Amino acid sequence: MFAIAGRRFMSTLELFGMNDLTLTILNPDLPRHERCDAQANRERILSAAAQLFATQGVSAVNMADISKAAKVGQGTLYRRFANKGELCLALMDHQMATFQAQVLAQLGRMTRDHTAKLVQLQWFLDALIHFNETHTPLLCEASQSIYFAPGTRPAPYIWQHMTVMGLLRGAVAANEIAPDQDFPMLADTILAPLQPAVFRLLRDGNGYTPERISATLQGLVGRLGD
Amino acid sequence: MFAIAGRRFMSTLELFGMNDLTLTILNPDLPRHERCDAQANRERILSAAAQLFATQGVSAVNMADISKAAKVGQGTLYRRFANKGELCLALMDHQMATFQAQVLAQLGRMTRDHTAKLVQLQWFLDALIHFNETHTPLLCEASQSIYFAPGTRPAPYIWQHMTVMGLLRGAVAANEIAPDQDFPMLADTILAPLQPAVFRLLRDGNGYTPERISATLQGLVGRLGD
DNA sequence: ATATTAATTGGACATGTGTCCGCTTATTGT
DNA sequence: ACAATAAGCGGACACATGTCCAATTAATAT
Repeated sequence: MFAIAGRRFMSTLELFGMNDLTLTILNPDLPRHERCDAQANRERILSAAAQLFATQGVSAVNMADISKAAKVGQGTLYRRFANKGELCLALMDHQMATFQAQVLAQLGRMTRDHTAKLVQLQWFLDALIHFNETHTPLLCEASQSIYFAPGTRPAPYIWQHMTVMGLLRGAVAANEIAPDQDFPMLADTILAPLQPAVFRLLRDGNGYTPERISATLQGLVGRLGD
Repeated sequence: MFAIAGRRFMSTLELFGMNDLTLTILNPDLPRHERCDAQANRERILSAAAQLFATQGVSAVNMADISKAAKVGQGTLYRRFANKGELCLALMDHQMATFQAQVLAQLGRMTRDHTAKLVQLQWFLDALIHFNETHTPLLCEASQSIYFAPGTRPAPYIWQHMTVMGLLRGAVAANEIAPDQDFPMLADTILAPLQPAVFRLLRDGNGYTPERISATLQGLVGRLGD
């Protein structure tokens, strides 16, 4: 378990014996006491946003609407969530944690069953595709509006990348794939079609089904093992 | 040669004997007479924008600045270019046409020299990466602000996709790769890391060099041929 | 309890995007 | 040359995002 920018992440690295890696990324002073009115406001904001998003769609709702519905000033809203994207990420926080827990559990199970690492990777990608499918609007909003300084990456993406990297390294260790490859870059390449905006383009622009996307990606991964 | 939304594209399909395909996509009434004052304004807008972008960077310039520099009203500016993205695409129009011509010529040469289709594809991807590298700011702005209705895709992307598809089908015809694959989806997957926003993430977020991106992508393509 | 302090609040404000519409001007037909 | 007319023009306006800061209020120390 580690934290990036205030969000919790399960570490899949435990599975790969890399637990020693220092993962102290940002935000060392997280649990600084939050004033209770502030906390109440945060919760009102989140539930108001969830409500509005559900009834009118993410893109049709603006920050002013949310602040009005939550009965706080705009300044208060922006103090908590620098933009709509951060708000969306916060709304998904719980579901992301759940998803990560499930992934961790399933990969653990597969490892105990001696399932090949590449197969685990294929399963992970499929799971990720379905997660994307469910949360496309929120994910797109988040990836659009959050600014990333050079050298920085979106918090959820770091976890995905680490997981893919871990599975690839596991595959090397199990002699499933050749070791002389650029694994960080390879992981990013594999994940590229699952970037929210690209995924939406594939789905809505091209009309591909999640199954079709999954099949092609799994085919590519399968080819990694000669 | 065909046109999408007013921009010209060289057809690489000629190389693959698919010239019969009907490519009448949109805009049948393109060369509708443009009033000469309108044309003069369009040119002033484009050169003013190019000037401002060059000196201050794409993201630092806004539409009001451009309209002021071009000495036209904002209404006029928006009449020609619905948003900054379209303006950026228009600015790249010439260079894209040049790039496409070069690609077409080189692929033709390689085909005459009996270069393997997969090698041609690798060359194409490398060329595309360098084109992206050169035009990242304009491409990102364009891909961000242009709205795409479901079933629609960005104009430059269609050409890229067609080219990759053509080369893949060529590779099938030459027995370089297996025929039982989902080629449209595969082409999109290969191109995913080159989507402007993803490419920028790879470059700036992760610090990968264009060469590194190219190498990994070429490695993947190489694996397509067993 | 009360004073002190520091976080929090909320609306006014600054900026950017994109639309609207009355006025102007180039083009076309006579 | 001269209407007639359709296209083009441009600034005011509507709306969204995000910032700022004076006033308020919760937490802490006395």
